[in-house]
Amino acid sequence: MDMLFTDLPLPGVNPSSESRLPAAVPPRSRDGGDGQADGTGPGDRDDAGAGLLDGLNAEQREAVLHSGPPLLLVAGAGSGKTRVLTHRIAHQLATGRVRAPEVLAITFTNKAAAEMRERVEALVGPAARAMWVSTFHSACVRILRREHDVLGLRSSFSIYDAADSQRLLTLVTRELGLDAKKYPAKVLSSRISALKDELVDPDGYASSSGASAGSAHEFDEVLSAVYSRYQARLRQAHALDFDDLIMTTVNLLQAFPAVAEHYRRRFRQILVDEYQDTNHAQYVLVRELAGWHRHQDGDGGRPVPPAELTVVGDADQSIYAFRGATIRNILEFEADYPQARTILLEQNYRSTQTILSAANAVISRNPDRRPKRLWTDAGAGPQIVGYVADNEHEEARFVAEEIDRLGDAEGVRPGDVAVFYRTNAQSRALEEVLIRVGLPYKVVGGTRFYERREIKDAIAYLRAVANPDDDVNLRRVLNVPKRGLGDRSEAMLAAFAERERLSFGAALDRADEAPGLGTRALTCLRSFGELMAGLRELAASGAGPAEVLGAVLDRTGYLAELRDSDDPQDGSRVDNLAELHAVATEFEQAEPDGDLGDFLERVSLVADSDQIPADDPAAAQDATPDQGVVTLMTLHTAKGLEFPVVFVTGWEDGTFPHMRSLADPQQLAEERRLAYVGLTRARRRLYVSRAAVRTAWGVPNEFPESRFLDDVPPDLVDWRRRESSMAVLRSTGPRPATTRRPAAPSAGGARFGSATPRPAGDVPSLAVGDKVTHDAYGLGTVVAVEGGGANAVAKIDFGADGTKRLLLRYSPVTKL
DNA sequence: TATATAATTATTTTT
DNA sequence: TAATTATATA
Repeated sequence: MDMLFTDLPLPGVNPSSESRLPAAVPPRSRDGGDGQADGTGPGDRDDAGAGLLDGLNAEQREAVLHSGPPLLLVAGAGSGKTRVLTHRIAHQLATGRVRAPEVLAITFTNKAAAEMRERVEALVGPAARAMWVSTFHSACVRILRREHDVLGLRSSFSIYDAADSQRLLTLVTRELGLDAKKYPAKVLSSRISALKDELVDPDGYASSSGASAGSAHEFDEVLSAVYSRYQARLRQAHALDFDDLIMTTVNLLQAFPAVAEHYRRRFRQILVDEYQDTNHAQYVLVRELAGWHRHQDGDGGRPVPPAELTVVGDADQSIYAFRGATIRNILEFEADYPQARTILLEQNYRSTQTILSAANAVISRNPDRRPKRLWTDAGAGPQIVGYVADNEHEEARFVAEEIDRLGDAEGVRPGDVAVFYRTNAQSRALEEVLIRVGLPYKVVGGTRFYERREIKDAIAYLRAVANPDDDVNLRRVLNVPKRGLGDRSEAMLAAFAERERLSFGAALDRADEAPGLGTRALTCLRSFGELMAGLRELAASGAGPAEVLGAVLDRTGYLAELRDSDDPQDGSRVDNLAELHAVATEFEQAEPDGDLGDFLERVSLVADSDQIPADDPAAAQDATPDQGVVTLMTLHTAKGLEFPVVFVTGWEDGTFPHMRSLADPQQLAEERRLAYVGLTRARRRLYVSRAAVRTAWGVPNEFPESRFLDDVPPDLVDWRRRESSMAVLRSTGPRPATTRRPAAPSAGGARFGSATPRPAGDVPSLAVGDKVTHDAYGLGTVVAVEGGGANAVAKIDFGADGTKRLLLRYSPVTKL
């Protein structure tokens, strides 16, 4: 988690892309390239972009050359989609059909955006920096910050993540006197999110839900009231939640024709990646920006001709329907845009035929699917390897041993390997084994950096500094660290704010007028108010984000409290805050003009996938080649990536497909697409494994084989182990079902292959607070000890490497 | 108001 | 199991 921003698109110098330039630029650019350097040259020679077609197949070429009506690119996994997109942009720039500032390319992740920008830049030079390449959300933030005054928003508006908005919803339900059990913030939040995805505002919902009747009626009524109030509170706090970013931008474009026209004039070439994952709001946003329907309707006035629109997607890789994405957008693209052209990319350049055949077999079982078959001329390649383990620890051991073996036998580097699973909780067993075996790894996602308490606290301070009306964040830090302002004081001030129609922050400044507050509380409130005012002054004086953050941590006493604490966890909190500070410093250097608001914007929009370790090709040529690390992530995060060696684990009915999807055919179809996504990530070697018994919530459960695995043609799979010990026992002789007996630890120990257990007497006896060293992690502090003797497990905090639970018998841990 | 202890509840997937 | 949250008590 060291370099959070290295993959983000930073305008300005980008040394790594420069260094790759010579190799990546095709020979043609010697004469044609200079003309486009500023992106304004006419460059209308027919051959200007000819080199950009080299090495493309017929369909890819067609897609690059297409011009005019909207283009739907149905791009199967590994079909060179990014290549086509980047070459298409480059070709249009090279032939002068469009200038760089007129390009808007929308991707799903910051990482994908950075990659696209870099690749276009490698093709056409620095002019590419003038393009807008970003995610839906950051594009919207950019527009909203530019147009904030038309909306009555302050430019430093806050962006609320899911946790923030649930916090606000809790406040709202409390204010409305609702039963929090009956109306959990989580449920309300997801319902409201779904409404916003459909562009239904509170008034719209009030009028439509009023008509409904029956048992759901009461809930709808409540939801409607909550939604209205929630939205009012957001507005008052100058805050937008994630879904608002899209919805508000759509509203902006629809309500202010002049603004819409400005962006329509600006963006002449719009490209949307991962179109199958767009929801209705995003669909409308694209339509508004491109201006196609306006054009057809005959808007009157002087209509801006519609922009060129290119959307790329693969219905088989739609895995975000649960979040409001509708395949409809891609399936009916042609209906929505009758002039549209569709091009299919079916040739795969990533995987072996064996891998593709397996993936095709699994996905072809989905109903209502447009037939599509990936093929390759890369040859069959090695068989898929299958493994049935007795439990998740055994499964993990198999994975680790196999990675180790591949390294010895074929020189596979850890960085070439990825392990996928359905849910984040599954990473645990894998991590334990990887630590023990000493393989370097990185878990992408899970408990995220920006969701850690100390980070959220620090950011909450910054947000409250940047936006004095941000109630949620101000109230979050009101008594953090403890300064004698409890629930009562908060409630009193909140009531006062409510009565005076003030934000909480404004009420704080007038705390003296608030009734019901004791002198003690009043003193504390005053000094808190002064603290915030001082911080705001600092920010206004032109101090950068890092300096403001430093002041926050200092002046609030937050850091001091953590340092004085005897809870060893607080030590790593200090480290995390130091890292946040480093991130802010890095930001200041990369963007000297960026203010606190810019920093917060950046920080609010980072995603898991932005933290995938970059495989640096430059490092591979060094004398000491970088071995990279094994990447662990969920199947969802894996989308869009590829690895030479892929392990897809947990093929059990109940794990994958997930328990909650088994009953619903639609959800099951989505799980199947997820399987398809997972399988098609592999370039050369693919492993599938399952555990007969998996422990969830501390309860071991037996799971049957995944139905998806059943669809893979048997001849493609080399089963290293076909049945669990349990199944063998059962088939040899019927006996009283002693199911769910977790494997005895002693038996498990013997099977843990390469790692040699220490004799019982050698297990170090540790106590909380002891300092230890670990062969792989270095220095650590014991946080907790469970069990004793041979089975003692210690929880050890290794600072930057995180806190690990280690079975001492197997861990290279030495007491200091 | 702050802390310790008990109780509960959660594991899909995320921009 | 473990992590968060409610409740009682100082």
